[in-house]
Amino acid sequence: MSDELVRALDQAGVRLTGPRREIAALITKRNGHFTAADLIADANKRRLGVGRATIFRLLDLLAEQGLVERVDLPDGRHAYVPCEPSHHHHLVCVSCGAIAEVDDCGIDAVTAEASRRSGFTIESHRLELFGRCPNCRAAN
Amino acid sequence: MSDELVRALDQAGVRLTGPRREIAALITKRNGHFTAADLIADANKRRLGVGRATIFRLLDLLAEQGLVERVDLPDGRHAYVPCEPSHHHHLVCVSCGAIAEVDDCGIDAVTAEASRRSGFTIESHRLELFGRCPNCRAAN
DNA sequence: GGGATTATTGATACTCAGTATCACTATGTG
DNA sequence: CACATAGTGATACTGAGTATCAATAATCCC
Repeated sequence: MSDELVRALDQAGVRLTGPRREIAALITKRNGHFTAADLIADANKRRLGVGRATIFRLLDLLAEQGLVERVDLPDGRHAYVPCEPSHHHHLVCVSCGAIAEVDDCGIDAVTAEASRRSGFTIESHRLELFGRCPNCRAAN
Repeated sequence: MSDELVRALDQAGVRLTGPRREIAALITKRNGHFTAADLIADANKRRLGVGRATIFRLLDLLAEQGLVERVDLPDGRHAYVPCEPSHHHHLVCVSCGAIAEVDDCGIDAVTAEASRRSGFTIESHRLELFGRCPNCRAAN
């Protein structure tokens, strides 16, 4: 179960090293978003001997493959979320950090309209939604 | 003409100091987005004696007032764009850095749909559009 | 205007995320 | 199984942003 990520790395034609497996396991163990610092702390806590640089390198690699995405939290910090590689957007729970993925529910109409009004050609967009997940809402 | 920003600061009940006026002038002189580093470089070039910290402080202040907004460029860097304080989104030209503001052209429908599908309550969102402005498009 | 109060400033030092370097190690291909 | 080379960890570095604090300047009140 853990290693969808490992499988994907394998397919990407990179070496399946020990550190990569360990970090991938840490990522799958977290659910929701996390920061690079979180992973580094996890790794230290378990005394895996992996270096900071390796963690950043793996995050880059996963981001290239679209397996992880960077989001910018409302407070300005960067976080990463594991996700499916198709184009989509994230809904982040501001209370517990849970993530939901939503695909384009009509945003193309919005970009088309913006393009019409401004005269810009739109090449890409980024949409991040922040709110509360059902659990946190229930817990008041 | 320069000082819409200064007027707004005045209204916000903060002191209208020399450094603030100077930095505000630098901001209005640039059009489109800029980074904190850009402003710092501008200030040094003109030998205004303003310190780095003051520039960051003013950017914070302007951001609180909604007169400037932070955007995250596709390459991961942070930039600021001067803007109207109403809620809206930015269209950034990836070629020359020009900015257009667009108000909510139907995005509420998108957030409502995302909310319905995911069960999340949506509190805020961030939409950034990247593309090419008419000038850059014309210039090939 | 003139002085007291207090917000603001600039220098400096610091933190923290992320990157570069480089000698060493481990993977997987032949 | 050996070897070429991708990957690694330690370390040092960069660059954005923040904390601190004594010195300064904007406003308020007269």
